[in-house]
Amino acid sequence: MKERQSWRDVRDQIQARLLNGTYAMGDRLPRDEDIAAELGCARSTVQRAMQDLADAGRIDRRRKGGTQVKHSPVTRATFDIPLIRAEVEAKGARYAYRLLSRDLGLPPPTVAASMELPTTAQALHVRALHLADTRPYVLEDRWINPETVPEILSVDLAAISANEWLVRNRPYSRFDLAFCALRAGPEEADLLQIPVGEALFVTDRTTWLGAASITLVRQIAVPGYRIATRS
Amino acid sequence: MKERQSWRDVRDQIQARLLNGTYAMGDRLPRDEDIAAELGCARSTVQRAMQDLADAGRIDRRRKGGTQVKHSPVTRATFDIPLIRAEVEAKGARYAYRLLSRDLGLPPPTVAASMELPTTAQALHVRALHLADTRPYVLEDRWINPETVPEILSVDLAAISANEWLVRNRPYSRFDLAFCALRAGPEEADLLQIPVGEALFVTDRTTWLGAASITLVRQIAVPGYRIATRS
DNA sequence: ATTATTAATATGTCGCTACATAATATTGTC
DNA sequence: GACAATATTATGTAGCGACATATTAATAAT
Repeated sequence: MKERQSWRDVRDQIQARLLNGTYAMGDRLPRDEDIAAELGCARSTVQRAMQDLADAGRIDRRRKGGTQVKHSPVTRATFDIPLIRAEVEAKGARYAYRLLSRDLGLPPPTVAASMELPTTAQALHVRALHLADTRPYVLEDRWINPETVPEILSVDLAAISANEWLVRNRPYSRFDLAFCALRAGPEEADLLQIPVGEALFVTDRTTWLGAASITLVRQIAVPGYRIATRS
Repeated sequence: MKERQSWRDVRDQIQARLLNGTYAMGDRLPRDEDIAAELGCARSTVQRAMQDLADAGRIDRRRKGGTQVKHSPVTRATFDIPLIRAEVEAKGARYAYRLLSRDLGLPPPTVAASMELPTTAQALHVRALHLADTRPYVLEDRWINPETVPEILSVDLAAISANEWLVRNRPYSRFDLAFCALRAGPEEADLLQIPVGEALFVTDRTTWLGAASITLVRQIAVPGYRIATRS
């Protein structure tokens, strides 16, 4: 028998009880101190285990309120989304980047709203293509807030993708991300060299530095693109 | 001036240094003990802060090896994917479920492989439609491993969706999840009541209980479906 | 019976000690 | 110089005490 219970041992035992119905949805769990006594470990060990389960979305924790099994279960999935260049190179393909257009102008109202820009504020509009072994891979449509990154105005975006420059020079503190599907119209079809009407996987991402938006980008991947949870 | 630094204070200071380039990609950070001395707190406080940054994918931690800023930055995004019923009801719509078909049979080789089933093993094949305000919302195609959940064979899947039954009666210990886009063929178009050729958002999920697969499901959402990170 | 106030409580956190362990550096041997 | 063995080290962890705090329960006042 083990000398001491590790926090992972404790977590696994709690999880087993969640799985076998000992603790059912909505149930209140025993106090940390009681679980510690039962399992023969310290309260801090139980707390570390519970932190992990809470981070995984299985339980809710409240001071004085105690621990409760979540009522409405969700699947909490984590994705690691790499730089497109890293993704392409990880496939064993050669990465290339092509700037399609770059101009300073008023973003559409929906973009301005998402980036929390004043309606009169200009942003840098950059459209580009990422290629894998000379074939189009991801088409990107991006708006960059020059208030947050004024230096971007003097970057040669023909030589380096905006994303790579931003990651290197102006990392974000938080981001919003969404996925959806898009039917390829004539423009997407032309740029990605695919038939009109194909189903395309879309990633919309807005990054922030504190309360200020940095960039809003829509990335449209070629047909067949697939993103999976990290394992 | 604050009496004591909290672990969140410490984390925010480290993150600020990650953002402003004090600690650049690939850099090795000072030892936890040195950071603790500098910031006037305990080593365990620094460790708690670092745990958070590591969980967020910003740094790599190794015993003796020290702490390093990740070389290849990724966007680590977490999604909470609710039960379809909860999602529909959260939209203020009325949820309904319709069983389309149910039979026990040999799954296709790709499904058997993904579920790590022997090639001769049968699985329960269930196809169903989830509706929002009587309109099709999500079409699902599911295989269930009767070895892992023999009880499923006696469940009336016309009355309750397989997913809801499984979540209630046989929760999983881990899962694999992937997203992609699909062009609507005649079957999807017919069942979802949309034109052929629409772009559809697809969620593929396999759940596991230990080493045994529970279910593999493909969920195809109506055009316009969008999933976003939790905020 | 209702509302306000106060008390109690279960989790959250900080710091500390001691020990564990994975990884790296140094030393010894051939 | 290469390899093995050993030492060192920076992070990881268990436990403990003390205190903080958000929440719930009990009590007091009306």
